[in-house]
Amino acid sequence: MINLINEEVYRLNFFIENGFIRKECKSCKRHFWTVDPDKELCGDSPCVPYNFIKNPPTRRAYNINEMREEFLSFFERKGHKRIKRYPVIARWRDDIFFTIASIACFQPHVTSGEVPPPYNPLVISQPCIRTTDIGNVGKTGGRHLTIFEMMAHHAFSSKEKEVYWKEETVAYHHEFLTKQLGIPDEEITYIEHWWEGGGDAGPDLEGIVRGLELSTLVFMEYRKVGNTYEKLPLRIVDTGYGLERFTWISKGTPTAFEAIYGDFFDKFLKKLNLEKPDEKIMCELMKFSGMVDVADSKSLMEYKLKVSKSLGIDIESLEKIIRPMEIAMALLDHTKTIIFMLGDGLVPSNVQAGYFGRFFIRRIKRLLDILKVSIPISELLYMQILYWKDQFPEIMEKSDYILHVAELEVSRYEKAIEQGKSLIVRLIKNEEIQKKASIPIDTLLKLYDSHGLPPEIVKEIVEPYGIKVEIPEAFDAMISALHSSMSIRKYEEEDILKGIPSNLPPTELVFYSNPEAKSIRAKVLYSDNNRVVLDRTIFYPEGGGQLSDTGVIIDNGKEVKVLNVKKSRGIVVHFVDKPIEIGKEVECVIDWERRKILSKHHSATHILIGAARRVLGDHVWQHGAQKDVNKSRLDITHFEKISDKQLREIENLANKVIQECRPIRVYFEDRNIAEQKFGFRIYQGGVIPGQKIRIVEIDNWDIEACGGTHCSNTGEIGLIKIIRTERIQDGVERLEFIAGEQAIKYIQSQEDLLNDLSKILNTPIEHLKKTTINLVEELSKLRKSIESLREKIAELLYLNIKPEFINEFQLYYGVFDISYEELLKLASHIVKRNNMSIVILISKLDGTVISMIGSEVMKKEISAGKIVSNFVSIFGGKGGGKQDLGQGKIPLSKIQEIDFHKVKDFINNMVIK
RNA sequence: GGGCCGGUAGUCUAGUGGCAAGACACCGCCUUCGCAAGGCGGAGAGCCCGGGUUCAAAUCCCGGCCGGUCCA
Repeated sequence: MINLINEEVYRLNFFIENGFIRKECKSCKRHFWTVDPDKELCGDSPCVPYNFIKNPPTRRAYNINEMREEFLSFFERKGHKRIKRYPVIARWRDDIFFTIASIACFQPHVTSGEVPPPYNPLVISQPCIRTTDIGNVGKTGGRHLTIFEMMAHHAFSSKEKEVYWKEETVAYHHEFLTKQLGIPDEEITYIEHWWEGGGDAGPDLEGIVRGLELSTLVFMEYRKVGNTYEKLPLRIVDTGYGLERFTWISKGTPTAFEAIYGDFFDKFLKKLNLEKPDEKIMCELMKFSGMVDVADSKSLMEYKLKVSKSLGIDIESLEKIIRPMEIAMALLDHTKTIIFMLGDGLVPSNVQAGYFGRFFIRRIKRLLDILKVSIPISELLYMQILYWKDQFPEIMEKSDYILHVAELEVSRYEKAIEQGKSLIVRLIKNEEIQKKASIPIDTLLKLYDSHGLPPEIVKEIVEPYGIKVEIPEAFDAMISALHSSMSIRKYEEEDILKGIPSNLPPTELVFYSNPEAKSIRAKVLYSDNNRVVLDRTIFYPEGGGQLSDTGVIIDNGKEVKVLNVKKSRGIVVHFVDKPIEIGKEVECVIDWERRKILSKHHSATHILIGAARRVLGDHVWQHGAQKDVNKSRLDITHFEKISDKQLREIENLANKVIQECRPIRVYFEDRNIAEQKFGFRIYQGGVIPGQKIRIVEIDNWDIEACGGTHCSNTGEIGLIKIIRTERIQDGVERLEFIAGEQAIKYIQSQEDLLNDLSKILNTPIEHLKKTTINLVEELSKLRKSIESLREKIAELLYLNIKPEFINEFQLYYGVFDISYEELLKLASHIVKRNNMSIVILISKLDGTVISMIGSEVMKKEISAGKIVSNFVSIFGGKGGGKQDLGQGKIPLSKIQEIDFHKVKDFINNMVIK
């Protein structure tokens, strides 16, 4: 392993022939190549300060559009094919949410060698999103960005085809910087470096000019396996040229943002009501900013001291100047990130990629609040959209969606904060908090974790109440500690091939070549107690959200049931109820009815996605799906609850497509061609590996890469009925639906329900609604009149019941044929009117016992609860209560036995005690 | 995918097993030249739904629905 990383891999003929020498940096000890024999430092920050501010090394200044074009056309002239950018949301990857580098577009299928690249070599300028540096954006004047364009030329070489490798790559790079941009030879250093990412690895060279790392030239040729490296089948030239940095260095502006945005920068500041600080200050600040390690507060302090000294301004005043600028730059960055995220169809959510959408929007809102400007977020976003519209017209097309969803998110955020405020105000009434005049840390943690209230906001809210909040340094770490103890249920896919010989050939998939086959003869290659592998099969294995076929395998008249079918590494495994002899030729028959229903549900799913996209918008993507026999479900991304009206529209549209009997075509297509022709839209159900992908195309409606079984015409589906919707998480709506005969059955069962109701209510179906309304209204009226009758009964009974005197108290007692509720009314009536009363009442209807005592009695340590518990224990009942009220129950059979003399006696005892 | 919080008059909330409470809004009356405000009185929810435990459930347990929020 160690011999992979040695200086020889960097010793290029290009360097030798062009007079470069290898040196070691005095500061960082890294090795670098330069043509300047006197150079002692590598030229990168933090070893040297930025040297290009007000001093650009290029022949002329470029704006961002010009720089991109300069790069792309340069490499076009060098035989590269220019390709369109990929989306910033990496839907073709299951390991990352966003496109983090240009090479991410080609991982994993191209880099693994499975699929050829669309062109070779190619050149691209790929917008990338990296969220890790979000906290540093603005503070470094543009060295950190959450969205940036990675310009890149890629070449993929294999044993069969050599494109180009290290020599040519560095030569191209050098020519672009020197001849094309006019950067002097001696200004460029190449630092030796080893790159690893996503399991791949290789040596790389970093191109540095005047303190700024402009580019990285990676030579991907290894795959990391455990502790060692294996050769990849391809050697891949993976370059990254930072478009924003090239633009910045060509303009030599104090910050990268001024270079990226030009006049728009000032416009944006004006919008935020900010003044641009004196250029001298900005220049001085930025010059050293490259040397700051943002994560290190000591380094940050030293930096500020240095700047403050050289400018003769105290740190506090400096802060006041820098801070708003930092925020403005962060806003520039974040708003651009958001228009790209949403523009590429992201739906904000509380989970997954959508969470970052929400997070960025909330952060923008927070930053605006800190600046105390109350302009709507949509205005800033729209300014950004307009700024980028010529270079990215596709974002402009989505502007309605972007602005609408962003505002919706802000209003959700404001609502959450508003509710949080009232929660906090209630919370601080707590004695403990009042006493200490501070909020304990575990409460702070809970407020954030459960209610999304950042401690800074809590602080803001409670300080006017004189309550202190101390935010611990390690707050974020404490939050993650809260979640680390979580049991992470890692579900490991069981190996269905365990114990099966590994030399079996892949199963021939006859359900693709002959989708209409209901039965087939096949040879048994393997069988054990519950598994069978055949040389070919018509059983569709579970996959793409579609359940497997079931059926029978017939061996000499003996039927073996196929219960489930799965596929792994090309082998289809049939799960059966008994074994079959290996080597036999058998007859396979699938449950055709089941296959047909599953196919209908699968085709119906594609129709519904098409309908949902047309009704709700282009941001609708399949988030998951499952096709079962009785019902199916489709999860789609959408930012709000689907209204009843929209649901009907989707259903109507879907059924219209069915009635139009559109053909459904299934064919295999070259991946690159399919992606180019149809876009990434085809990956609704996730990405399918392989150079050739199976395309399911519903004529003029929907095109997806899909491995499932389908109808050949939409008309076969007959009917789609959406039976319910459910919000399974923020931003994802689930549609449950049924198709074909199942849908008819469902409608019929609904009709049965109506018929039953009609019979129960003894009214025709068309009157059901009115009848029900009447019933409910009458019920409520009756409840009210019962209530007032109960009052009256209580009043009447009160007038007729005669108390007996026990000392100074008056005992009211008796058995009544009224219910619990009425007894309660009566008792409370008595004690309200007579504060010396002791009441004990029994219901003949259910044996309820109720006791209450008057307010004067309560002063005497007499408890109604105790009266009841004593009383019911005599009769084998149960009960109890508090001082003012006791309730209980005794068996009905014991009611005759009640001897009120005894009752009087024990109450007497209680009173005397 | 997992964790946490919540669901009580139109609205906001109180209620940790024992008579469902208060504020705002609403209606009527009083006070006032009128307004703002105040006083008195009234109407309005059976406690998200379904099970269970209990003599007794808004309250405890289980399941569902809805909303919020955090983490990966």
